[in-house]
Amino acid sequence: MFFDDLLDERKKSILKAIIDDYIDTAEPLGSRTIARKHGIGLSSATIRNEMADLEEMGFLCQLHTSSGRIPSNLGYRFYVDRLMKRKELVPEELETIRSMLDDNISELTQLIRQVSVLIARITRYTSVAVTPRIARNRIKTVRVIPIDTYKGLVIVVTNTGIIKNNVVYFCEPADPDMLIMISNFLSSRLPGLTTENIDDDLVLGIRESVYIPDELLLPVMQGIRDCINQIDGSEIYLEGAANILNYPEFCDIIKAKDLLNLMEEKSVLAGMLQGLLSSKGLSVRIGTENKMDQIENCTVITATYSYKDTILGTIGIIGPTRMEYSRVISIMDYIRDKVNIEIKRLVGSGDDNIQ
Amino acid sequence: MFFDDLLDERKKSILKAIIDDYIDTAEPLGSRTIARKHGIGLSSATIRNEMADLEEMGFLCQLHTSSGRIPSNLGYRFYVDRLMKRKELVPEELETIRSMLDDNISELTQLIRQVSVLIARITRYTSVAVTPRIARNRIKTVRVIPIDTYKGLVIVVTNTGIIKNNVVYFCEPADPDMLIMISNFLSSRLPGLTTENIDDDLVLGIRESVYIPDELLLPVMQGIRDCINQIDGSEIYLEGAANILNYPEFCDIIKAKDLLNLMEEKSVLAGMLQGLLSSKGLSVRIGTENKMDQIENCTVITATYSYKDTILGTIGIIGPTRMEYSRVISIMDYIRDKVNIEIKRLVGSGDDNIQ
DNA sequence: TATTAGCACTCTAGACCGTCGAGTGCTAAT
DNA sequence: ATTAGCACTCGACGGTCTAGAGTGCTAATA
Repeated sequence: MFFDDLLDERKKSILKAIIDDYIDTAEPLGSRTIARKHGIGLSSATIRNEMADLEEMGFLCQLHTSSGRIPSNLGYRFYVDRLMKRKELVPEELETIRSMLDDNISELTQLIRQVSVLIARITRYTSVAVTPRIARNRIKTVRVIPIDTYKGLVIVVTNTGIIKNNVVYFCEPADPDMLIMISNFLSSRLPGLTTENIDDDLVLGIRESVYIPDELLLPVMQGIRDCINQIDGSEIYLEGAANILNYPEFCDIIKAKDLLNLMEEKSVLAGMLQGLLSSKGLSVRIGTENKMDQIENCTVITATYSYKDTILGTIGIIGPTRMEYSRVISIMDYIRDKVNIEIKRLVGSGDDNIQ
Repeated sequence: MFFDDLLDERKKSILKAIIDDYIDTAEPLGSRTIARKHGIGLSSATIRNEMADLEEMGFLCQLHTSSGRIPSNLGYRFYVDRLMKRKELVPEELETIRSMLDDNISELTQLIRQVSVLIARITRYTSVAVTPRIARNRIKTVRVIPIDTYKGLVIVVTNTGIIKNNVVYFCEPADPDMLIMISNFLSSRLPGLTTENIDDDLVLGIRESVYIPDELLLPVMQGIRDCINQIDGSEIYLEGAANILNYPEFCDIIKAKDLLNLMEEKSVLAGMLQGLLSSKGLSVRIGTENKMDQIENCTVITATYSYKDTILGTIGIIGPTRMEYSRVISIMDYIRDKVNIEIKRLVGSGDDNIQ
């Protein structure tokens, strides 16, 4: 990479010292401070010259003449790609992760929600998690259960382990035996279908092959469709939104409000997580690398979780660009692995593949 | 009430003018401004004297000598109890309520979540909703559904219309027919029981009356118990937390953070809503009437929703003590009625009573 | 030739005024 | 009982000044 040629070792170590320190203190760094605090055997004047170079190359910037330097977005980018060393997780962090994931979690959405809480707590930034909007789910089980004369409960289980239910209303009294008949019929007919297959043609096909009164069949099929819409329409979990107020970059109430408002718009959040959905690795988007204006001073780190090469969703955090990259990236990586293992436990009991 | 004797008409109208204006502007009111803006035919000097009286009686206070007056908590209390006129809902508000509640909502928790969003949007404060922690729920339907060899799905429906499900794991392969047998047995045995009845004695009783292998029965009963815990353990919905930042009383980032942190502690919120659970009327707790320090500058207004005299839960809003009482109280009252009607539609199809 | 000491310069944050205006309480006149 | 008038208080606002941290440049140094 041309980056490597661009900066010699001395520049790199100065840049790293500045960014490390700035991430810690949120204060612009001056040459004298660097010479004093970080054991680089150089005078402040020399460092000053190097800093001028680094600024000219775009890695640093100044808030005003005669202020110290702070990292630019490009600086952070270089830091994340080249300079930063991953920080080992400390025992407390490992213990928190263990205790929060070893609960008896029995369902995918429950797991993701729990992970969202976990990430917010452990990183001290804001976490976002999204279950994916994919039409890859296949129906595994469908049941219809009588509740009372005019009501029934439709349940759909997918191969990805998502369970949804829906109450359906009948305009005529429903014969329980007939409902059980419907349930048995559907549970032999629908499994294996993708969610897209549940359409009007299917209803017509069913009508031809077996007699079910429309007053029952139509509400039930609508109920199934509603379940599926809930499954395909992804859900979003947000945790630790108030955490951003702990960082001085959001001490301005206007900025804080903008960001919090954004966070309450779940649809916008969803779009934000769509990013690169590579199945391996983390996506780190720094400042303006995020397309949205409202988060141009934020970094968004996302990881995908998946089962058998199918991406099931995304977990991520939002924080200031001045983020503890080395700590957070390690944590996200570690938790992503854990989540994938949990998913394997939840979804797969070695029976069917997910494609 | 002694209150009525305490303040003559003139004092009342001055107090009302001050509070109305302060709710609107958030600025302390001076005697001259009152004389000018509100058509009381008195000079500023007279009003000044009255204001001094009102302050001495505790209805007003001053931030410092020679500042205008602002209402005290007692002032707000008197305003809410005696002075305020309810504000009619405007057409836009009615339309918002109609459109957000006429969606095809099929389940109680879904309704409450939707109401929470609605209230936050329409009042522009923060809304909280809680489903109740009551052991009054009775089991209406129980089903066990095979998912695959080692997994089943337990479903519990209560007479209050709550539906929960839980995946259970078997350590031995489960015979689907046996599961159906269990399902049929439990669905004849459990309905009508309260959630407290599901205990070890019950399991022993079942064991005696029918043969079910422990490898199946125990996980299933545990699954039912987990469902019940989810039902009894109330869920909390919070919406519009960022709204508080729109009010100048929270322009101080520290105060805002305190409040937002509080709001993220769902258990604390739950306690906050427990207040008076009278089945009629609203509870309005102003400032220090709330027992918690963190919200001593907030007012919490709560309403309960219920079905056939059984309180099912609480909806509420949190905002500054300088709240638009007349508007918000009308809205809360109106929405509470609407919710109760919706609940009747959801829960009751005229089959069983809830006690 | 690369590094460093020294110096003049820049800019911000904070302390310290003085002024203005809104508001009060009191007194005397109506 | 009400009001006009007056002296007083206090915060908000704007200007000035200073201290301190940091810079860039130049000349001296290893």
